[in-house]
Amino acid sequence: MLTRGKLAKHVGCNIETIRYYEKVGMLSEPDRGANGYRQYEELHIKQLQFIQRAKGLGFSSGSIKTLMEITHNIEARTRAEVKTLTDAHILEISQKIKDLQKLEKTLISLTDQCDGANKSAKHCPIINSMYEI
Amino acid sequence: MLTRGKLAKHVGCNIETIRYYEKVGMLSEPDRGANGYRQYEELHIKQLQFIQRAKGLGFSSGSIKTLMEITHNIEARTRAEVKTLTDAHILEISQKIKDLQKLEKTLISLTDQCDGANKSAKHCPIINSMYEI
DNA sequence: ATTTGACCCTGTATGAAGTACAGAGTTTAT
DNA sequence: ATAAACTCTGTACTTCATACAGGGTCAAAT
Repeated sequence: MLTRGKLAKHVGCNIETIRYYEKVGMLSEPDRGANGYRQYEELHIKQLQFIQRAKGLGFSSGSIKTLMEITHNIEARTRAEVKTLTDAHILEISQKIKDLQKLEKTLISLTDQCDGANKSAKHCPIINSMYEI
Repeated sequence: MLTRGKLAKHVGCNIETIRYYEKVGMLSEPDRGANGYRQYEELHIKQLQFIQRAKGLGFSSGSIKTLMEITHNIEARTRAEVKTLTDAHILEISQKIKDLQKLEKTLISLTDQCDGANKSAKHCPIINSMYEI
């Protein structure tokens, strides 16, 4: 049983963020003690860690909510639903990977052209490439 | 000479976004006509396209402002500065790619093990593996 | 046992990065 | 001439958090 502050410290997020995630339905509501304090369990730690990971990967709150449903609320879902949702997300993820790889390739080729020497940036290929349509 | 609406249409952004970019100093202030209307020129088209392209490459607004400043005050900056900024971004992107690939792999293993039959997912054996993402 | 400090509760305000809208003036088209 | 379409400004709303204010609670030191 963790309080909100303990949970925040444990996963390394802001204490208010937890309340926010609860408000928008990304984190399931914990039980409350007689004093009204939230009582967090293992489940909430895992949910929060998952959210943090997905956030870091640039997923929207909507997507995270769906992913949360797949991973956490799986009891309430049929296998067909799970498979459909997951397949859609795999597509989304593989597209993101492709986009990022393209981006990475572009940036690497740009820095390769740029020797980083201590000269004026007037003719820097990075800036020039961005000015080009 | 373009009005705000024409510029927005030309570069494919929201008309209000242009005013916003001007407000935060990302887009330089255009001249005004006798009626007070903004009069945009080639420069502003290029600046907007620069912003869009940099955003598309995943640069934050802060980084874009820096890059914009570099181009405005070009003699004071060096290629090394631009290269440093870009290199940091490449690192971030390659980490994102790695994270996404790991997530994709996990999700694929999830669907591979799921027969998609119209049964409850309650006892789906891979719930725990999802938490290891 | 009391007090002090750290913690929790709620609601509300703030920040970034836009987007939308209201009310007023201007240009364009029919 | 008049309506539609556009522009101007300021302000409000959105999302994803983060911060703060005013009040209640817990736990440890005195």
